[in-house]
Formats: sequence, structure tokens, C-alpha cells
Amino acid sequence: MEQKSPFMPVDKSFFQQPTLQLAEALLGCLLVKETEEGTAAGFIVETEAYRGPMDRAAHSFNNRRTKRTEIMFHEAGRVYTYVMHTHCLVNVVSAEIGIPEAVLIRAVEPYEGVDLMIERRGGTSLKNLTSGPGKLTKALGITMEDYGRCFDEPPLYIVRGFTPKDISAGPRIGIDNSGEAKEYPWRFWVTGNAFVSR
DNA sequence: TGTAGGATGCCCT
DNA sequence: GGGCATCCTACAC
Repeated sequence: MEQKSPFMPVDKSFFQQPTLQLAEALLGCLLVKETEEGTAAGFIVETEAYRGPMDRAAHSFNNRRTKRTEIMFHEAGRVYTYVMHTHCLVNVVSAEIGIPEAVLIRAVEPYEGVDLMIERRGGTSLKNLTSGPGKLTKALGITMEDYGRCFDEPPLYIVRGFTPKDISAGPRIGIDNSGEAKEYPWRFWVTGNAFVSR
């Protein structure tokens, strides 16, 4: 059978690992989005883990189950997209069915379809193209249409990329009103990478 | 049915 | 560094 997509998605089993571990494992992987306009892809260089039941910063804290958070209660590897102000943010659902955890993709390093990404972002510099959770979704063309999809098949999927030489960890960003949860070192990034959000 | 508040980004000082 | 765009969700009446 002809391989229509330019990249080979990871196996579903890739997502079957503890959320914090998955957040690190995603670093260096390639995030691909195929649309009619073309294919855009970038290496994941920054992630954040959100662990529903015990994590005040998570939308699913205390097992809050609504139409928005519903997908986090499903199997690992599903797509959780969410609208923030004027932007769309993308997460990888993790953990077992019934446990609402996810990994937020905060930054990627442009790899393929750079011209298309620049066009979507209104002609910004390369360094500013995908260095933030709202920026990368716009550059790659990820929208609420992707909610509930699986990251192991087109049009939105993850491919094994490179193994980061060094990984850093620290507190998450933008969750100052989340009590003690804001201190958890659940943000991971590729040490020294120029496309990390800050 | 009304309203308060974001897992952000950009533009202005 | 601070304010605002802008809109959907959650939750209080």
C-alpha cells in the first residue's frame, strides 16, 4: 500500500506511559499537520504536564468533567484542543481511560512547510514563528476541528524525531492563581533550544 | 440568561 | 512591563 503521508506516525503504545514521562518523551518528536494547503511540521521542544485529579492548574482538576474536558477521560494519544482568548492550544491526552491527564505542547522548532507557517503567522521572523503554544497552533494550522482526533494518524500526528541531548525542568507558565500547583516542576524543554517560549 | 475570567500574544510605553 | 483584544466556558442566579 502506498504511504500517502510523508512521515510515519508513532504507534499508539507510545502514549502508554506516565504523564510526566510522556511529557519528556515528546521532546524531540515531530508534530505534523496536513491540510489542503500543504504539510507543516516542527520538532517539539517544550511541553507541560497537567494531571487532573490532584493538579489545581489543570482544567480537569478534581475530576471536573465537562464537554470541554471530556476527551481527557479517554485513552492516551487523543487530541485535546482548547480555545484561549483568540488562540487555540493543543494537548496530548495521557494516562489511562478515566484519568484526565494531558501534556500541553508549548513550543516547536520549525522543520517542514516553513513558508506556509510564515504565511499563516502573517510574516513573522523564524525565531518568533512557533515559540509559544498559541503561535505554533496557528503556524501548523491546528484548530478545534482537531479536537478528539488521535495523534497516531493523519491529518494531525506525531513522529519520532531526535533524542534531546539535555532536558531541563521547571515550574509551568501562566498559572499563577493555582495555589501550590504553580510550583510543580512539570514544564520540560530541550536545554538551550532557541525556540523554547521563554 | 448574565457575567467573570482565562494553560496567550502583540503592541505600546 | 503592562494593558487589551475577543470569545467561549463555567457557573451563579
